[in-house]
Amino acid sequence: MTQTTLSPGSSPGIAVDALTRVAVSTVIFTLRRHRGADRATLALPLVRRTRDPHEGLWALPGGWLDDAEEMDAAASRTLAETTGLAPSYLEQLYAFGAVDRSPTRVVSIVYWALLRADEASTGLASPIEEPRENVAWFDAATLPRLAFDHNDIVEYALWRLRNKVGYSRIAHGLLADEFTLAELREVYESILDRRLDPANFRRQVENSGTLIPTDGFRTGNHRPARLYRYNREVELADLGPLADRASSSRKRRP
Amino acid sequence: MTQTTLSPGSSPGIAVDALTRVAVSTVIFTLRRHRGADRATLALPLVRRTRDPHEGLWALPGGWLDDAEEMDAAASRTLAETTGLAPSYLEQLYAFGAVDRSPTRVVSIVYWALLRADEASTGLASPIEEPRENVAWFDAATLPRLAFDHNDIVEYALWRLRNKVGYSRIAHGLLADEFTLAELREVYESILDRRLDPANFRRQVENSGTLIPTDGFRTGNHRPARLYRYNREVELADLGPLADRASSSRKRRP
DNA sequence: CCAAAAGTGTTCATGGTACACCCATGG
DNA sequence: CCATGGGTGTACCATGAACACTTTTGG
Repeated sequence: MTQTTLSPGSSPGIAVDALTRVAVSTVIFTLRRHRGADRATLALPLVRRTRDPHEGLWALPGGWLDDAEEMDAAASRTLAETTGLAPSYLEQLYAFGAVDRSPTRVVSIVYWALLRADEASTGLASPIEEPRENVAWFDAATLPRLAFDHNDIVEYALWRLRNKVGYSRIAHGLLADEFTLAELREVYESILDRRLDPANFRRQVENSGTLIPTDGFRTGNHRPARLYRYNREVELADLGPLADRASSSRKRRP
Repeated sequence: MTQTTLSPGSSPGIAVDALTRVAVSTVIFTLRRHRGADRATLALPLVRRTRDPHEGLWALPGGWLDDAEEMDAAASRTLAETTGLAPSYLEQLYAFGAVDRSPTRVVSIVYWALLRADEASTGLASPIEEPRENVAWFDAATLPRLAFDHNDIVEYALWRLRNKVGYSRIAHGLLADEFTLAELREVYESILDRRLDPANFRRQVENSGTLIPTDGFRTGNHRPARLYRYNREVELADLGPLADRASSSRKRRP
């Protein structure tokens, strides 16, 4: 056995048995406030399957990877086609490829994404196009049984989100351009599912150097709260050596 | 455009344009001590390409994903076929799929692995089989130009390794069953590329609860050092909800 | 004026870092 | 006995948690 050369390259001639069905799916979170409730929750859009494997069950938005299509572009495209949404943050989550996760073998490159509060309404129930059939928002914490291994996938995406919110600034991916510290804190509290001390939270985030105070204030029921912007000179998330590729795809926005 | 159903499932009939060449590659690190040098370095095995795309260049060990083969099994298999090595730790790194990374489009599921010092000699230059042509060890810090985007991939694997060594116990994946604290510290110093205070390192790692002191001592030039074993009840790495799958595949060992 | 959220100050525990010091062995 | 690495003790500093307190608005 000395075929030491079948490496990652493509050698025309090996062909058939190396061909695999490759799909791209996206777990896309946004934040939903509930009047009355003391905590906002994470929600994600799902698509109801209308075909054979797991027909009728809800599944992550996604589709097949086109031949000459970048993978993150495929994630954006299939997400737009199925839900009309365009995320503010998109990152590869994991490649799921267990042979028994679908009747015939499918490798799914799964992305996870964040949708800013002001973007969440677009598409899905936009005033222009009528709300889509077979698409609906679900609370991330209380999902029904999903198609394929999609419950596991969402679980993993939630775990990744909770982890990453600790050491990077992705929380901003869920907020509009300007926000109060209370709103930012609400994001953290939702993701981590626990209360944070307002005083300590303020200092920590102020000292991180990622916030720029504006002149504006959010006026409401009580003392007005200063509005902040996100300092774009600091990277949103630490992607390591992959940052170039990822951020270039992130800059593309509708 | 209402094909909202082409999700991750496999719908026999869509077929051809969803088929993609899928390869599996592995970045596998081990530690090399150099007599004279004050620091050990990370090394990885590469395979020289003997075929068309990038013929003559060195590349990561890997191969095509078989139809009914789990992805991590494919990583183990192709690694064994090309280098004869069997890692003590294996984890998915990233899926690389840029359309221009190879003459024809290839999606590479890349794994990264750690080889214990006592395993590194096996296979590659084992006394049983003669040392393999077209396989060689390289210092991870000073690689030549590799085939495809493999330089980027190694860079990313190094970044992940450096990160992960901070919050998990993967460093043990580079050591034999029993080791001294100095040896463990050497691993950390090599990965992080900086000196660590022996006294503080001892306390930190002792308080982490991951080490079990044995009765043995490593006798050498100076005061004998106690040997420790790794506490297998603590997970080697925090993989989140994927831990089950990953650890079950990790338990398979030659 | 009062409730409630914005924002400030202070204290305490914890964990990392720096470094002085003693212990045990081979040569 | 001495150089060298194994191993212990301790002081210091940064960070985060807990919480008392002041400020500013709407009603």
